[in-house]
Amino acid sequence: MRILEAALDLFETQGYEATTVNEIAAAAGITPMTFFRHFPTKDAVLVTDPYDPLIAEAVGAQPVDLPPLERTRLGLLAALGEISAGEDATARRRVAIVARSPALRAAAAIGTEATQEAIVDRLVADGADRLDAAIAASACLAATTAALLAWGAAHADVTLAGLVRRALAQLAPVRS
Amino acid sequence: MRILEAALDLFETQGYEATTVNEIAAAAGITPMTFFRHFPTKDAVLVTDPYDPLIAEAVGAQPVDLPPLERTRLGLLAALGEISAGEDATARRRVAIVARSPALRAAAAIGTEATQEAIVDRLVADGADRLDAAIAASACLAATTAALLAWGAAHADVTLAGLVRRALAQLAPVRS
DNA sequence: GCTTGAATGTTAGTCGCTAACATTCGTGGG
DNA sequence: CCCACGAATGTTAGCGACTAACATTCAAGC
Repeated sequence: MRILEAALDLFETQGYEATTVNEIAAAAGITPMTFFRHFPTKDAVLVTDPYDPLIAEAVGAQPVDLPPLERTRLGLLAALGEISAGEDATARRRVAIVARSPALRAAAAIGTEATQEAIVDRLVADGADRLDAAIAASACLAATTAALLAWGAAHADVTLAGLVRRALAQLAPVRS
Repeated sequence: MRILEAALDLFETQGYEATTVNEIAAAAGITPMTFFRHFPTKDAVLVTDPYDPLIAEAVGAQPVDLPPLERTRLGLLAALGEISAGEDATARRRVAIVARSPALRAAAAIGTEATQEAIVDRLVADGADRLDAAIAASACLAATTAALLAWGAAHADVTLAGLVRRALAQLAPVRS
């Protein structure tokens, strides 16, 4: 946790790419080597995705006769309640930092690929075509990610759940 | 072009991360330094996006009273003709390599961010809300990217335009 | 008290990438 | 025809992320 605090502080003051893991290690009172024993990469301090199984399950719980995109969309909305509970203070700090760095957004994109894969596997297990499933999952996750990044840059009174609902509403089959 | 050929060959035989730019340079008969004078980064050999203005213009050409997602969707479909003309032989090789490497997919994701930004700017210029525009553009581009990656892994007789049409059809406002 | 295992440190190295400077070489003007 | 100029290439040195092999500390359990 000392590492995480030190890293967050440094990232916020001088930016992500401008701070080296040597600096982080020094600020945390450890060796650079020790940093990598706790985080496999520099970006792992900010990018973590513990929600994949939860989301995949929520998608699978939607009616099977719906098209993949609609199942994914409703599944994400259903999972939203439990996920946005994890909206602690540091979560927003982390998202804000990620939103500012292309390298970090790329790392996050790789992270959401895992989520996409979980969803796709679930959809395919219920008989969906793999490409159709990938299209549906990636579109929904992209919209959600856009909302997430906007949340990181938004004022404190804006809620993540609201933005995500707005994002997924745009993908609803019949729009006003 | 010697560099590009050498890189493509090495990437295909031993994989992207397993081949160093030293190897590429040696295979092309040059110095590592010279490699970076022609390509700013190692991934620049594979990831290039010259279509941004074309796409943004196509999106802008769609009826202004449609919602952002629909404008983007139709714009991408309209631009598809001219883009898939660039389906030369090496394009597919490149996409296939990108599809296999997480690091390259991440680099490509950053590339499509530029496209997304171009689309968003165009939509915002026509009065759309910035977040709504970002959601629409990222969802459409994610679906398109899914199709592109599938194309890279598909048989030779599968056409890119067909896959993209299928991808964007799933985002149509009223589905069967 | 001794041992075991986990956490940490040390050293050295690879790879992507950059900067400062030297070198070759083909082309056009004197 | 020669020289000067600029473009492309090479050389050296270095930074930063990351890894591997090995040594060290240190706390808990037998």
